[in-house]
Amino acid sequence: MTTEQMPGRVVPTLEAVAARAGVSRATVSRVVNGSPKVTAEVVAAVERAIADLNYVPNRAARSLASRRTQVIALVLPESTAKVFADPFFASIVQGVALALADTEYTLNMVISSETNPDKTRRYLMGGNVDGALVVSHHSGDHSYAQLGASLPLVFGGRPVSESEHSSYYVDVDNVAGAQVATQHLIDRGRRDIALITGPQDMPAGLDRYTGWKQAMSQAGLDTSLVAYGDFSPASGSDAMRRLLADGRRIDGLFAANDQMAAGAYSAIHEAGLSIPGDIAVVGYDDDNFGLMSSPPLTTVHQPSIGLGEAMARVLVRLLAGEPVDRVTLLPTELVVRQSS
Amino acid sequence: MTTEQMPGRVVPTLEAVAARAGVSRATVSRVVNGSPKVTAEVVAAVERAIADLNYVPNRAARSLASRRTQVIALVLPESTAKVFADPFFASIVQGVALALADTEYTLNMVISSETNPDKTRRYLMGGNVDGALVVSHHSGDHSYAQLGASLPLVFGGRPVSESEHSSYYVDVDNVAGAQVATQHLIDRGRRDIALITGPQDMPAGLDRYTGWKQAMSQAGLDTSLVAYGDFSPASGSDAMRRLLADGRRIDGLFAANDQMAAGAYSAIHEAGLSIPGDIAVVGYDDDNFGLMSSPPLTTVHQPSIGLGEAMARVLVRLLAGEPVDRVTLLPTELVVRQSS
DNA sequence: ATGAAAGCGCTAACAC
DNA sequence: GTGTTAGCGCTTTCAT
Repeated sequence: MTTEQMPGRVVPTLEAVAARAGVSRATVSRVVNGSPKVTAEVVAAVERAIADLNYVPNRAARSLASRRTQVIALVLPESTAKVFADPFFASIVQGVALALADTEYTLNMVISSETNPDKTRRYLMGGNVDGALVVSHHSGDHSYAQLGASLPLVFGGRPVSESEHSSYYVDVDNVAGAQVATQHLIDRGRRDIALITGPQDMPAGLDRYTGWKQAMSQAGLDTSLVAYGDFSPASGSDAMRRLLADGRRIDGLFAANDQMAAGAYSAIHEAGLSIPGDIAVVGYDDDNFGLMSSPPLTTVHQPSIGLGEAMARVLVRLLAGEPVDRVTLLPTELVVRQSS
Repeated sequence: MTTEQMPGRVVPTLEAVAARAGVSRATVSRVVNGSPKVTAEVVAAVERAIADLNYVPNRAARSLASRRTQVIALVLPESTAKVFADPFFASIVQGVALALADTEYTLNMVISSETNPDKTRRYLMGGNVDGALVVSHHSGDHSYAQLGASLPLVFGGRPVSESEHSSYYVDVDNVAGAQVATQHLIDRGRRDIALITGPQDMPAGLDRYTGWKQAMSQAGLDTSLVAYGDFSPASGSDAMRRLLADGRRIDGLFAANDQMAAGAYSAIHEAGLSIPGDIAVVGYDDDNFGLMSSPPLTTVHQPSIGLGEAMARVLVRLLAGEPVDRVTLLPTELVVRQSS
């Protein structure tokens, strides 16, 4: 069956409200927008009329006249969408949505296709949104940085290129998180602590490497036990196997994310070693992988919902013309379980 | 520091394009909207002008004039947002976003606060969106059903109340999925197959119960080994403990989702029983819980991204006035691993 | 403090 | 096939 289109306007216009309240449209507009210079009585009358008529302002008209859209875009690269399975991204989206729910802004999710990135760029620049949040895993995705000149932009995750240091971004303090994780292993008496890190073109990979190295150096420990993965479980087992194959002594492992830690688990067990008996393991992300593994994984918890919220809030403040720090770093928290 | 507001319009108007192409605004509009009755040459000229000027249509103006918003809302109840951790929801969002990326529609994520549901209702009815997708876990959330009369609506998940049978919905075929899962256990030679199901005010809980019962009945098996959970891991262990405490023989278990199956694992192991040796287990959802558990969980895979895509497509077709089935059921697939 | 009036950029009859 | 002409519903000077 087919659907008939909706009948004319279901909702009354501002004009109807004005008529009912016995004032001009301009006044109704003022009341709706909370202008201070309207008599209390008039405000009351207008508000009653609004309630009686069940009036809802038309966004399109408002936007056209005011040249503001009240729309904030959340841009996710398609590749990110594919790894949407990563609960981290899901939480960011959730955080953004939650933070925006309390504002006048509407959340517009945009999946920017890799095949046609210009489409997204043009959409963003076409005056269709007041600002955008860009979340990405890979450095390349900061190709949007240029847009920052003409459209308020807030990035999730530190830009890789320092030339982008002029942009606003919110990030979890990866260096500190990795530092604390590694220090925890050191405090537990481990000395030969290996690192499985992520791609070095990704800030998360880089920064966690840095944190590990800082902690190790400060403790006067060797920083050469390093293997690289791509944040996937499979790459974690591979990396661990390579580490073990080297034949060097290892009694601790810091994996730059839980998925790789989970992968490392298999390799460690394969080798007939125990966790944490032979090798104490700490991961990063606090996702399900770590929760469900046995032994449960000690890991670094990231405020992922908080990250989304913070991004949204920074942008909203930016749009309001309020002063905002270009960099917002969110603290992490070590969650100690049985693997260390 | 504060941010200066953007300078005037960065993007040219349709009028500028018209001038440059030497035609009227109406013609440019026709070209932009793909009207068939424009000479090929004129189309070419206009398109060149558009490209030269880097013109992007203004959504607000277009929407105001056409009385269409080109916006589709994706409504998530706040409680759902909290269980956003559930990868299933994340995937639905992803599917919707992907499906909509190919259309002219824009995705507007709305988190409807439970404390003020009218805000969402008013927003939806205020002519701000062309249609809405409503995804919910709980039956009560179909409180939006009434809106279906005035706004094209597509639900994710079967409505609980049959009085809502007039609405459009897309769902995974839970009954069939549970049936197949249970039949699999039967085929493996299990006879005393318990069920841990979800709340019976949720279609997923209800339908999976139904599927299990159907399979059991058809095989002439007893259908009284039932415990209820709330889809959380904790409720799964509790339910399993209750089941085992009953003292009745159990050699198979169908859990209505993987999280509860994971919970059941602990209870089974606690009791000193083995999986699948003593009890073969099948879950439902195919999420990380099942993947990472040991032994890896046999489960029912749901096309969650597909569900989101299907919802979006149904709505788009609805909006286009094309005929659409009120009910769209998506097939599931049994993923056999080592737990059965 | 309030009203009148001029658009915002586009679409949709209606003419030609 | 193309141009003309009204608006869409709201905000925003500018008067008063």
